[in-house]
Amino acid sequence: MDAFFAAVEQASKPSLRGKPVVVGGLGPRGVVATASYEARVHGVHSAMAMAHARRLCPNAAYLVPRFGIYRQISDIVMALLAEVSPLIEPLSLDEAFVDLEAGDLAGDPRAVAERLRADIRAATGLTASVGLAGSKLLAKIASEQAKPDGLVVVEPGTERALLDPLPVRTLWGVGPATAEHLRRAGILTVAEIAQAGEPELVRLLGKAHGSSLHAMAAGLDNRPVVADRDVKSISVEDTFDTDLTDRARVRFEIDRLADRCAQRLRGAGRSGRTVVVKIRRYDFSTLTRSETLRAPTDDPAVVKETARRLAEAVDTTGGVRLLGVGVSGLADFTQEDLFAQAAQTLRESEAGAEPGQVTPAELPVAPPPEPERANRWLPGQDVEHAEHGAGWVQGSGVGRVTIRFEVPSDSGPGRVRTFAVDDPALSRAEPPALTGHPSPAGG
DNA sequence: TCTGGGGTCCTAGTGCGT
DNA sequence: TCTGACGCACTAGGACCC
Repeated sequence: MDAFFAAVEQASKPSLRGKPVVVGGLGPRGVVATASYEARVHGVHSAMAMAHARRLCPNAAYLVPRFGIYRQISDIVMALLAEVSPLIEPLSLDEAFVDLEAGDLAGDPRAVAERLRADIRAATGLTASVGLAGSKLLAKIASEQAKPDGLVVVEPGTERALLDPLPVRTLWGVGPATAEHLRRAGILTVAEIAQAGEPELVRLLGKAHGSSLHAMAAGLDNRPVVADRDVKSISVEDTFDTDLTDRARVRFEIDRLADRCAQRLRGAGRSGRTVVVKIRRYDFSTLTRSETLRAPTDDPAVVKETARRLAEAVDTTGGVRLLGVGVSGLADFTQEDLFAQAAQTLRESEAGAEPGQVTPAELPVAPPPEPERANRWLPGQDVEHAEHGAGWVQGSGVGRVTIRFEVPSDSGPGRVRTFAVDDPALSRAEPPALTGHPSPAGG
């Protein structure tokens, strides 16, 4: 899908069609998740700091992501892909590999792809781009070249001609660090990777990375399309608007994250053996600490206690900007966690408490003062007004919130009204359906 | 400019049992 | 009983992806 989050916002909000739209975290440490093509013209791109994006493109609409509706639309698109082939490998909400050979569709693959693009547009109002090739590597590169709203086919025999002149960063697995390694060795293009030879790449990058990169540069990629990839870990993390320096607050946040993580584990019907705590300090240095339990668990108390213990062993005196809690080593079942319980009993007796008695470490930590919530209403959020109907939050501040009343089916921008933030007639709402609406900006 | 959130994979070091 | 080799599990960090 082309500029997916931003395209959904433009399709949902007629007043934003053809205008620069940036979706991402709106806090002081937010980054851009997706920028519309109108915003990209100004140099705004994914993963850029929001503050930087605002300087480059001050007139764009800055919105929080609405994952609920993105997921709904993603489900519609994935269902259309499933009509083409039973073998689909989703990469994210807006991207998937489809193995056409696994399907029984008659006809030219190019025609299949064009029909699929038309079906996606009819069903969602959004544009999709397709890369058609004999391997995942080439299909991915072709789909990038096809954006926005296009189709690129890599004909057999033309693979090297396509790959050779491309910069090394085009290849899957080459990020800033690997690109810098290669640059120091005088390797800038895919052709130069192929020419360097496998032994040289293994020497530069290690065995696994060097070998796979050399094969890819030669156009050799026989990775299969794999449906239903198994999840290997579940984690949650939060970056704080200002660094945490108070240990009690750190503990409180670790508890909160451990709870969220355990809820997600349970929601997925999984349990795991290894609890991981991630701590990013004031200077952006990142530490992880992990502990492997004797049996898988999805018990919030066990995850919380382990995470707390791991976090407390780390020096956080300089300040903490991010905390995370994760569980890996996942199993499909939950065992009675007898070992953890036994360990808990032992700790209690060592602390001089009767088993079952609450220890100091278990005492509920008083929540620290809530950081001031700048907005009860977040830009982009869906709302319903008792009198004016459905709309979305355009902005808020100094006790006021500005709503634009429009729905996806409107042909032009809706009217704008401002209310008190606590106006009882105003409430949050579900996103209105998008289905079949003509797309705005071509992605 | 100053760097999110949720993941995967790889590598290297270490401890432990055989 | 000691020692080295080996394989495995675990831990931590880094790089990468969307």
